[in-house]
Amino acid sequence: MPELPEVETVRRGLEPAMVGARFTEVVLNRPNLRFPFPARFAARVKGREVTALSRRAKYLVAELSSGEALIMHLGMSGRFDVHLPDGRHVSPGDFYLEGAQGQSKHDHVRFDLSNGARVVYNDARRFGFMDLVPSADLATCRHFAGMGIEPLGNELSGETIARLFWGKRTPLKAALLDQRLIAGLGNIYVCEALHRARLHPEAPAGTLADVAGRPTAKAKRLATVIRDVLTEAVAAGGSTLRDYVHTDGSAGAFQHAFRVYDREGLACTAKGCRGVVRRLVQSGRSTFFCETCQPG
DNA sequence: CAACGTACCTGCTCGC
DNA sequence: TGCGAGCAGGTACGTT
Repeated sequence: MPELPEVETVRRGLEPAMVGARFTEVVLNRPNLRFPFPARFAARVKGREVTALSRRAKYLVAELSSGEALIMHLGMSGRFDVHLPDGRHVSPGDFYLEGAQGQSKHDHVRFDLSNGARVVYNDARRFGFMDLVPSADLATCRHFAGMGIEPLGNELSGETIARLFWGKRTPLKAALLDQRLIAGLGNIYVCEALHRARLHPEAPAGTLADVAGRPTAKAKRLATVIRDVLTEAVAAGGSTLRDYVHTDGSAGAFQHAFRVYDREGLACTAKGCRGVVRRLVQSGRSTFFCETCQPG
């Protein structure tokens, strides 16, 4: 699930364990995740220091002292378990527990660090992947070339949304999920943002711009609520789904703030709205929305 | 080119 | 209790 807030939560959890430390051991338990690991993966990582850990959209980027960057994507079910030298164990942003915290069946990569921390990548569905690219080529590498704007960055505005969506007849839901336009939103936060902006998920994306490509009030509203919902979710430590059991108080809590996602049949929570949350399927994925307060 | 659908995986939940 | 169908946060690639 990990969408931007969850990935940012993971980044913040990994940062103290990784940045400034050197990899003393790197072990792959299989040759691939969704894609094969790059050639000599372990050898290229081992012995390097992590000089920075950043995030681009839903990707984590660890800058290595070798001049390469380790790119990591969590797919749908990826997580990192961090074992600290004092015996503590945390799974930052542990959004996919399914009652299996500590479950090691799908441990695919083990990173041991010079500070005594052990970081283990676990991914039941193996939709995640890792890659190594020269840091100098990050902007143009296949993962990031053509990627859209960062929704928590300065670029997001009504003007930008209008320019990106201008003339598009594709549904708003699909346009917001298109990582080439805005990068980092996923199914949950798109549903939540559309609800907050009172926009119908099937409305054509182009309705957020006038004939000249200037933003309508809807575009400005959408830009504002995208920033709001992501900021709130990051502050809450992201969302934790499935059978989350609170253990250390550090994992995500934003799922309690969902207004429409996974709430089919429940009353709309918008102030004064008497509508009911509906579910529809768009490009094969569930959309949750209130047809009463999201007219278009 | 844009806009779809499909594929990639495992595991959980639901209805029978 | 078992079993199949349907569903799940992701992206890449094929076909229209």
